[in-house]
Amino acid sequence: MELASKYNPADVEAKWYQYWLDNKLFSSKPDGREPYTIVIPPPNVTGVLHMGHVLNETIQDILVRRARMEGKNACWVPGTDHASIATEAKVIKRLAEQGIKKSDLTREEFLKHAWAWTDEHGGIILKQLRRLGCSCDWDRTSFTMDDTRSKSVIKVFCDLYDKGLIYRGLRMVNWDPERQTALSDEEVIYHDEHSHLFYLRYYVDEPAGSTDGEEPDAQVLRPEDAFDPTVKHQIIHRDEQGRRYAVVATTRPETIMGDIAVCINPKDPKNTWLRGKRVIVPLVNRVVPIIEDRYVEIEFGTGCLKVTPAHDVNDYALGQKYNLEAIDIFNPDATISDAAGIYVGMDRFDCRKQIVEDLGAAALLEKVEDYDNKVGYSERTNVPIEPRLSLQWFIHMQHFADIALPPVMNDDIRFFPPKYKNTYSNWLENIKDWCISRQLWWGHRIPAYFLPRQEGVKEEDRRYVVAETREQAAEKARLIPGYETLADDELIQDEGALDTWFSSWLWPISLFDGIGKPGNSEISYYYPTSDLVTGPDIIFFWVARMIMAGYEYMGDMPFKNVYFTGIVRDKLGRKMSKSLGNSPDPLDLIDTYGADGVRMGMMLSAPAGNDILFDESLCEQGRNFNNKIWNAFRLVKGWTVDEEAAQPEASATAIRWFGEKLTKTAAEIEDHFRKYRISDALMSIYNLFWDEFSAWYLEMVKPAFGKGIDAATYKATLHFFDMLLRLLHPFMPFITEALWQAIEERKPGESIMFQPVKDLAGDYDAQLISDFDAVKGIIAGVRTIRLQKNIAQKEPLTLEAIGTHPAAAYDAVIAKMANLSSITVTNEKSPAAVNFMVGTTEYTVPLGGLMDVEAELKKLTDELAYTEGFLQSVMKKLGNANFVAHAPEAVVANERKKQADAESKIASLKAAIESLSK
RNA sequence: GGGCGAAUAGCGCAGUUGGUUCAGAGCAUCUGCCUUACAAGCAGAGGGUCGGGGGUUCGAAUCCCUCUUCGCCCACCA
Repeated sequence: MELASKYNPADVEAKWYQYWLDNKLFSSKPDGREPYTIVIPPPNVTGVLHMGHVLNETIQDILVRRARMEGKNACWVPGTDHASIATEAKVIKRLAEQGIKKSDLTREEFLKHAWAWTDEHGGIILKQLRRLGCSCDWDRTSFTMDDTRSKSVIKVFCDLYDKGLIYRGLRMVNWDPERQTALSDEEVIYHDEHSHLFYLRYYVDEPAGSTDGEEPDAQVLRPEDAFDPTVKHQIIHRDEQGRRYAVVATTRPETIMGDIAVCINPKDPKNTWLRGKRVIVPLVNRVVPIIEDRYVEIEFGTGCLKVTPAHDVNDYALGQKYNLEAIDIFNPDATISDAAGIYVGMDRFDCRKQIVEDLGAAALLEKVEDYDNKVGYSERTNVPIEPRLSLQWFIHMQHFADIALPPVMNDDIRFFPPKYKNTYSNWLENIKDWCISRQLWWGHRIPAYFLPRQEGVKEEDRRYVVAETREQAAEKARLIPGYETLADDELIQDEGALDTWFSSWLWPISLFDGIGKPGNSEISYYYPTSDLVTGPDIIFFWVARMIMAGYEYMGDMPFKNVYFTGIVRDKLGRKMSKSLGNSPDPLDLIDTYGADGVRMGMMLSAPAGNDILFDESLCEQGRNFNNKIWNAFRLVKGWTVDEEAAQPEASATAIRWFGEKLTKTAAEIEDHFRKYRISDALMSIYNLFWDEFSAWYLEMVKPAFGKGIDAATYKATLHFFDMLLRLLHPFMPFITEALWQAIEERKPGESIMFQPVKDLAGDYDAQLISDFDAVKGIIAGVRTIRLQKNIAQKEPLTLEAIGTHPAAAYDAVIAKMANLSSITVTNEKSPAAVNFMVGTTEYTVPLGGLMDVEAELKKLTDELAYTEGFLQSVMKKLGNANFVAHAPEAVVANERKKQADAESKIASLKAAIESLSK
């Protein structure tokens, strides 16, 4: 292979991904091995890769590749999601550009366009995943609206309906006026908003000058009390003509056309005089009753609440309780409806402006206050949602909460990080029914079929049957008295589609057709899946519901572990978004840094559950690491083997040491993986390769310039390289495959992907490793002296150990690395020598004329002062009788050792100072 | 309003049941090097009262209380 001094990822990545594909190395079939399964969180079918995907898919690929190398039958199933609202919106937008309105099309025509769009854009994101190196079993690629998945959805709907877990009802739902569909509670995002609280005048329907209901003691309204919610006496508003009125505070004056009552709290002293009265809705001039309910907060606004049952969840509840009419003043697109009587056809926000103006002009607006409140927005279209009374399909969720809560709380299913268990339980313990119907065409059409000929029946009372097909529905319908002769096509299918998540929650089952063919060999083998990797933002949308469906349909968990990733932010901590323009295109990054570099950049600072502040310099670091690996390989492959050469002692020692170090680090990495500490695992291997292997090991065994390397050392080095590549492979699949293939001739179809890593970890010689730390200390000591004294590495030095030299066994390595002509143990140290300590052993390097006595003395004196201080603190501890009495023996013994070490160090420092001072 | 989490070096983080070098690694910074694998590099160095205060203990980054500041999730005060 070519040996450019810089690694060029583009060459390598395309070549080896194709190799993996050609040899079907990602494919998985059930066999005798332990399965390891991940189902991809399906991205939107028409979406494109963003940084969040890069993080998420990289983690999954790392886990899958690691499992594969651990000998498991790894299966990563890819697929896409039809994303009904988002996709339908995009299709509508494109149609609009062509001058076509959705309302001009039939359902069939619209779906044709939608499928065309899907075929055109679908799968782009899956292609992009290949650039990233994802080892998905592409033959299994699925789509939430493909045949198998669609049938599963319909079958489950019918089954849940038959079980009584799905119902149809008229409820207050979240309405998206832009897309004109209902949404689930989870699809509403609340934003703080600066708005206004409008105080409106509702005249009492009575003659001017009336006084009934007024208490004798509190007849006079003091102006300063007019809007004080805390006063404990009546507040009576009267205009110049002596007419009394109530004041109602609202943030939504445009809904007064739907007002059907005004509510006060029976315990509110301010408003007792309003009891039993009727008031006139401003501008509308409808006379509505005053009702009383404890729900009203006495201290909010004036304590008077306008009741608009059609447009507020709480008002709806009040309406139900007091049997009030609901006047829906909005059209589905949130313009004012005919029912409002005034402002008909106007947009809701334009109407608000206009009505405030008109109220002011009519002297019906008392005052306006600034007010911060929360407004719900549609997650998909980002327009304010409108609470709206409508007929929808719901799932009874209590049943599902009951089966899904325990396995997470008792860790049958483990969450990483575990703090999300709280979030999970909190939601399940306050579960609300799930609105699953959407007024959309792109999605799974609800398999409910209405009977014809139901004139005079209210919409919510229409009779219907639920069945998987029209034919089956008709059969059911014909059993109903009066419909025995019904033809199939007389049934009218519900126009709505199902919430996208109603298909997603079946994903881990439906991918293996566990709904359609329960107990088939695939579902039996791959289910439950192993790990789920996803963001915490869809813990309710998806994770919780998959757990529910898993237990309902498989009687078992859908996955064993859930790894929650953080949110990818920019380095200023802002969420990445198109509108901010702070989100780099992952493909550009891959072009610049290589897929391996980007993967590593992503993983370098991504501990589970923590948001990651993405910075391109991390990819640069990743690329640099790739380059390091590349160049280490160039070095090793550049050596020529000298069959005659004997193995130098330094090399033999280095090989023994690095073998132990490798074993130890492999064990650490295994532990990190077991705890899903993936960035820690990466950091371990990073240090092992860069510091231990490249900076230490390779320097130790490197032959002298122009010389060959002995065969034994060369073989050992290649072996180490192979093992390192294996450990690196899950993180950086491309470069590791390329280099592994280049280490020696491989058989066709062979790949690093399947090389075992299990045996790498094991017992290791801790003593040897810690001995080597001392060796490194000695070498670093000499290097420091060279740097300080400006002595070139080429110039040999001598080293003296004072008294003892515990690392003597490694002299060959020390001499080579530090370029020493001799290492001796002496009691009489040379004059004019520079001193350093490694542990408790003192070393000196005689420098003769190069010696700067002044500087050396200062260094020694400083160190002596520090050591004496340290000794003092140790003695203080040991002098404490309580410490000696209570602390464990080992701890006390350690303090005594510190004492002895410090004392001996002080002695040798003093001696050194004395000899220098002569 | 309720709940959860966080605060450790310039930055983003690790620190497992309080006690071996526990005050850490990475990046950044500084110094010296184009040494024949790599300047996308090599060798070295500096840098933190572990958010403030109090407590428990022989001993606290670690446990308890409190305050401050941030973040996230949930919730029907219009």
